[in-house]
Amino acid sequence: MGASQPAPADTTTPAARVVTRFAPSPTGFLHIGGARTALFNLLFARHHGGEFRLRIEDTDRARSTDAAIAAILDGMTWLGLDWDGEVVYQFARAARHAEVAHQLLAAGHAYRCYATPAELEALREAQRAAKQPMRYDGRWRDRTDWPNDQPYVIRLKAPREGQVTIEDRVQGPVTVANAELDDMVLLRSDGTPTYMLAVVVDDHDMGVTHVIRGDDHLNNAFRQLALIRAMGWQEPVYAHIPLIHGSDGAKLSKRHGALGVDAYRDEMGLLPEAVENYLLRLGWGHGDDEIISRAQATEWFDLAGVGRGPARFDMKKLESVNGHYLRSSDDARLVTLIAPRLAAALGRALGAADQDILQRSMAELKKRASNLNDLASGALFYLRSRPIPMDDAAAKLLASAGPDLVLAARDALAAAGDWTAAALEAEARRLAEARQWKLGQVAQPLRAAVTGAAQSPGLFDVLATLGREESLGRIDDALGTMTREGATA
RNA sequence: GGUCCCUUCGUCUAGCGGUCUAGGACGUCGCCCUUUCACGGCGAAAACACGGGUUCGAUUCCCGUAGGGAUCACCA
Repeated sequence: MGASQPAPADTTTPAARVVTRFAPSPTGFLHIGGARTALFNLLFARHHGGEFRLRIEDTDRARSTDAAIAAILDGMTWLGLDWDGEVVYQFARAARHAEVAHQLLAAGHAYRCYATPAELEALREAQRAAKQPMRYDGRWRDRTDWPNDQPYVIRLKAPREGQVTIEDRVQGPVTVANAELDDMVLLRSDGTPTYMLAVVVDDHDMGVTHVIRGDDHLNNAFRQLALIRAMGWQEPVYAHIPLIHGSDGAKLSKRHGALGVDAYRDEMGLLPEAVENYLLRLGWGHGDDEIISRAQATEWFDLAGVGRGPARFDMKKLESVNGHYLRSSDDARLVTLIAPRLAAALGRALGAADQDILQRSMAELKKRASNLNDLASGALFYLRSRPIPMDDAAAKLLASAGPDLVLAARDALAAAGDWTAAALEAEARRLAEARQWKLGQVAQPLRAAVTGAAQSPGLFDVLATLGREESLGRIDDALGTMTREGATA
């Protein structure tokens, strides 16, 4: 992975150009909440003609994996969350982070702390017992009697008096007393940077002007600001967006849909533009608009429209949005998308004839599905080889119709001059009228015989698409089964 | 527990002091279309958490209460 080393940006003048960033840690896949955060960052940057950067926060060596990095990049690509420039890998910048920590130390804005982990744990335990807030007490803040050969961490000497207010673009002004914040660790005893240090340094060096992230980071912003001010750097604009919750109102977990976006693609069969549209509307609104294209979103997106309360994830609505995009999607694209699913179900690769049938029936099929799985299973009957399997409802339909009716219907169809939907329907209607049947009485058993199910696209379209030979063959198969069973019964 | 944040139909949201008999979407229910299932069309039920203020007037502003959430590491 080629890590880039951006040059430190100008520290005094505010950047005229908007730069946003998405900074996931590669400890898992790109989940749905992260995807939304990335989308908001992208849209905001594009709206302002700025840059959208991607930074992988892989400083936690134990938990970061290459597989996770690949999954995140893959997910972002699938959703069209195209970032600008090189991906920045945080771990590769550790030396720069340490440099800043030592700069702070030299300037007196940070200090060495020799408190041991056990000592700190004891402190926390005492605070917990006394029901005091758990904070580092600053015991090494002003000491200079440093023991030799002892490991130490570098802590920020944060202001203890006064308060800090962040003018958050989503949450509004948020104020916290400095007494609430303790002196955070910047550099660990092994010399590696902490997340707090790394984020601030990287955001600065990358020229990030707007930090748009989940509001689980709102508290962190105050500590990061202290660091930024200690360095005398330009403060970014903050926008903390509410997290996405599960249908039960609790934080989104694996139970509810905090799956990788690859699951939405592969397992649920959703279209990327549908996921994007749904995510956009989750926590953001633009009047009564529901279906919003990327171009439109880029034009309309603003931070002011982001809601301040957490939104619940609703799979039903996502499916509905997906159904919309499915219906307006190009038929050839859909054929390509369901081909692997069909091949797996059929146990064979699809041929040109299969593709042709799918292409011709797609316009009708896609109206009956809200995801690619349903679209594929709805298309399967077209490609099955005789005799096709019959589901319970179809079998019941045929049984109650009886062989005489089916045979009469078969003969009526066979008599059609042209094997077209219109001609076939005319024959069926003529038969029904002659026998005083409703059209459904003829159509339903035929549907069962030809599709193996009680529901399908319009019967006469199906017959026309399947062709004369295949259609009559399937009806004969059903007839054969019926008479055989009738004989044994 | 400390700190911080949030609160309009079941859900996502519109609303930014009078336009609200609170609008749209998903879901639910009913009707229409119809050979089935869908799609599509029409319609219905469904919300301003509660209590105080401010104001001539609060869904909109302020304060409490309740409920929900986030965060308190040498993790990110």
